[in-house]
Amino acid sequence: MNPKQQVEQLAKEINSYIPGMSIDCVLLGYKEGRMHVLVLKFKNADHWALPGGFIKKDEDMELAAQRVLFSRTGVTIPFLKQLRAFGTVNRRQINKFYSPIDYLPFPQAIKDFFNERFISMAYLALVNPETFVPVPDDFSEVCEWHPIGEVPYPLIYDHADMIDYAQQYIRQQIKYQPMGFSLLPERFTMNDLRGLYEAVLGHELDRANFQKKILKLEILNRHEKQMSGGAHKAPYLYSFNVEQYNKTLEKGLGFIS
Amino acid sequence: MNPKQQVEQLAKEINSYIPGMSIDCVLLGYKEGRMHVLVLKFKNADHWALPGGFIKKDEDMELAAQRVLFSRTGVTIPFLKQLRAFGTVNRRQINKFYSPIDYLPFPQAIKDFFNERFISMAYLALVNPETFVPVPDDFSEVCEWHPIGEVPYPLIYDHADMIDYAQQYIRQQIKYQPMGFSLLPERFTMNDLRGLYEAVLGHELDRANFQKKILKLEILNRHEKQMSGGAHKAPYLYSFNVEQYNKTLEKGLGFIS
DNA sequence: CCAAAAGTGTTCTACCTACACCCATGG
DNA sequence: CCATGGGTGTAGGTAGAACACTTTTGG
Repeated sequence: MNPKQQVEQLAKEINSYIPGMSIDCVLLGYKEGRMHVLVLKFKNADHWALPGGFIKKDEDMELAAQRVLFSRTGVTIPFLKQLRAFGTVNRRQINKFYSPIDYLPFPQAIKDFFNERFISMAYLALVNPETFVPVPDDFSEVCEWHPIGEVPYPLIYDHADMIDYAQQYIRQQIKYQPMGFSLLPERFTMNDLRGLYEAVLGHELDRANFQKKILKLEILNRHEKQMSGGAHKAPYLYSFNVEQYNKTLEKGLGFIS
Repeated sequence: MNPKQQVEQLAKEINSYIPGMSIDCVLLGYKEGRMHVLVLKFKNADHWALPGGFIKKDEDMELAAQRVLFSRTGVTIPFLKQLRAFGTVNRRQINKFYSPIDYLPFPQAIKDFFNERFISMAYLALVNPETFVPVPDDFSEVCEWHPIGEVPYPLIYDHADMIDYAQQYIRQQIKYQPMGFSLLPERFTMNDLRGLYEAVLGHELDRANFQKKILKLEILNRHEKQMSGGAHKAPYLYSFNVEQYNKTLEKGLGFIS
């Protein structure tokens, strides 16, 4: 599609969306020992943004978030949670993005839609970055992972706040929810898992005690040893056992401090 | 205001609200040893609802929730938190409320506004019920407290889900946040506080251990004994110490199971 | 002086932390 | 055979659960 066709397409679609309400997704992945967040860079502008979109009038809000993420990743994300709505009046005045809307001959209907005051629902999604190659949307030229502590500047509007909120959220919740398993490959070593917890919590964990605590939860399958290339004892591989997890969930999970 | 004036007033106001988005408040109070929720009964209909409203186009979402609550209670609620958005397409088909909109000669603008698909942001508010007398809104004839486990039937739409969600939320959060102090009078006995925790958690707590745990948090001021009428040792009165709480918050609160 | 409720102390247990020890592997 | 990293064991400390004991008050 050329830009003109895109605009026509958008003009057609714009009326099928709920006005004044958007969705932004904090998609987090674990890569190279650190937490990363997926961000987009706009065409012809040094502004970055979270993947976002709008809600169709006949579409569940949850599905809208899935659709937004699918169009950037090509995969359906199992771990998807509402974070919170960002609803101050001036939130789009902060780090304002001068979008193509402002200076290109878009139809008035589109300009009106975008210039309304917007409340945005922030979603958190967790994923293993190796499972797909991110693709930019029509307005972006780059779509890539950045370490969560080193996001590019400026992020439009209050998107940096959303990322901060997401980081706070997973830091609290990883103690009670098995988030780790959404971020790792199906099979992983105890070292991988501990590295992830350390990355999320921001501090080191005792190797021996971590292992014991995790194993006591009884939500892992232990598989045969991998034959590693290292000159040392090869570690076990583990995978997440969903049925066991659902059983033990009732008793309540312990937690990792 | 007579009904006709109300309608005219509403017609004027309707355009100042964000369409397609509403706010519903789960206002909880602690009364007679049990948690209660504030609900409204519509005029000429056996339907109940949470206090709700809409967001003005130039109003922060948070303030809209405060405004809704203020108009029912006459007080500003210090404890107010977003719960989550309820955003399925069919949420207003469940326990549908046949409102006056449906059968009275309202202006078309109002009917259109109400008949749109709505996403609702649910808020949680905690309050001591003794601090005000609830007042119904223009469409309601009753506004009163009901025990949270015995809400009247039917609640419109998904309002029962909102209450359930709120109950789950406070059950988890009371372990980490000092919610109790929003629900009690300024001065209270340890018995009062424990009764509240038992009401929220749904099970009894050991008297001696509860006292020690709470006191160890060092967020209470102990005052002189009240002279009770009982034939027994008079209990201390306590009050919540906000400054101490903010200090100890950094270390992280312990929790009450 | 007694009953009732409030406040405090004691014991037992479970778990968490820190660290030591042993094991497997490849060079 | 040894350096490296993985797996497990152990001692000490801390905190929670259960329950006993003491204190205060009005009748």
